[in-house]
Amino acid sequence: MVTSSLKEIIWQVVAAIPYGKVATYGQVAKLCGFPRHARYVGMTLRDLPNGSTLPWHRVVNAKGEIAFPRGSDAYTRQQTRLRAEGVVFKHDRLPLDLYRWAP
DNA sequence: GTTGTGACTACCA
DNA sequence: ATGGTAGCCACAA
Repeated sequence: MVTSSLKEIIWQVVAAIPYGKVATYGQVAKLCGFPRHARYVGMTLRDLPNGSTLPWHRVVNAKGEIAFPRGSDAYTRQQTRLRAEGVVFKHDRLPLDLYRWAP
């Protein structure tokens, strides 16, 4: 069976993001082979079950910020998870160096 | 089939 | 730098 849905590919790519690094939605989509599907990446992560082991928190938007509204629950949760991995926020933003991981 | 939506991005004033 | 707008495309109703 070769049901390879976009969801599954996205899951794999997100799962491949190294500890302590991050990727943008657009980059994840591109790595999947679908450069214009940044939004679908977000949709897919949103549908994740609660206890998923997928490191969804390592995915941020193109500005290097968390995609949720600042101060929201989801925002805080993601930021906490990232900090736990040693990721440092500067002015609510992530340094671009973190995006440079070899696929 | 059409319409509205979104954890996005690029472009422009 | 900051805010608004248009483009994007899979999905749900």
